[in-house]
Amino acid sequence: MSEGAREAAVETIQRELTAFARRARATAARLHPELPLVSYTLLAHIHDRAGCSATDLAAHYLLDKSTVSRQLASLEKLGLVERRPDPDDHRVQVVHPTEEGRRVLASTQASRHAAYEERLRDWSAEDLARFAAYLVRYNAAVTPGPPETPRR
Amino acid sequence: MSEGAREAAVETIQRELTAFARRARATAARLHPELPLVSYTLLAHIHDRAGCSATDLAAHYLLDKSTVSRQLASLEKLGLVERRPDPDDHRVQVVHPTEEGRRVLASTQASRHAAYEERLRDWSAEDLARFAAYLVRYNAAVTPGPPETPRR
DNA sequence: CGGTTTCGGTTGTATAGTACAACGGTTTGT
DNA sequence: ACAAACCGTTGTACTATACAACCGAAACCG
Repeated sequence: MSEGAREAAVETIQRELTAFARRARATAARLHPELPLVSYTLLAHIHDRAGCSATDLAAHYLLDKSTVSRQLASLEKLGLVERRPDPDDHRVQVVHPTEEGRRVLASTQASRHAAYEERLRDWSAEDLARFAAYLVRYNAAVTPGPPETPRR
Repeated sequence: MSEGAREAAVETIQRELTAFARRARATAARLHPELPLVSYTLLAHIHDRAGCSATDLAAHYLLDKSTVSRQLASLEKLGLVERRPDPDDHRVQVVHPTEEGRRVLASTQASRHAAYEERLRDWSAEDLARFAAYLVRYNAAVTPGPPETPRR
């Protein structure tokens, strides 16, 4: 394979990933109008980590703490998360999903999953596995790294 | 390969693409603070297609035409694109980059390309080609379809 | 033709998401 | 005990976005 081909592949990856990112918001809005993409991702992260601080979220998604603060206020208002002061450190608000939050998250994830299944219907299991592996490998190179709350 | 493996691959694809989309804005802001992601993608598409209409852009990026209209007004104000009425159809504004627009786009693309090269440095040419092909295939299933300006 | 419909685009209005800066309360380190 | 670092909120401003109402041009149809 020529050097030019390598260049071309990088160009294509850049173009396609950018196009995807650009459309993600609109796609998410169609998939689940009731839970915007941002709220969805934050809620999903909170759920995955079974309780975390606002600062964790800000670091993970490269957001300002004020943004996270407002997003959490909004999620709380919707009754999807609870914030409770950490008994060990009164500065920290430990956030975790409510029952309703878990329910909404599950339903949203189901509709997203169905949409992905639909789009990937014609793919062979082998192609899916390879594509997934490539994405994991790609994101691993970009993601801030492992620390992510040194769990005191 | 089991059915469960297929499921797992779809889950992974969904999770990784979502994470990517969620960080794309911040990443783009770091890569080229001077040209926001949205402007960048619109300008790149205008350049690739060597002149296109606002409606083309709206369809390609799933944006409302009003959004595109304002984005183009902003790009025009920055002197990066020109809009000229199509002589064959007075409703259409044909948009294309100015000399300055091409220059800025080239510089932005260079910095983005360098960042991508860096991240993909360890990949073999074969893996890059396969990953690129998967992304193209994936996006093709989502994109509104081939017409994309049926060129009258 | 002539009227209606469709189409491309702009503008008014409203909302979400975001950043930055200033601040208040809490903990930590010296 | 005082200063520094830290967590989070709030004030402010801006960008991106959608939806709806509209204008003018073209296409369609009877």
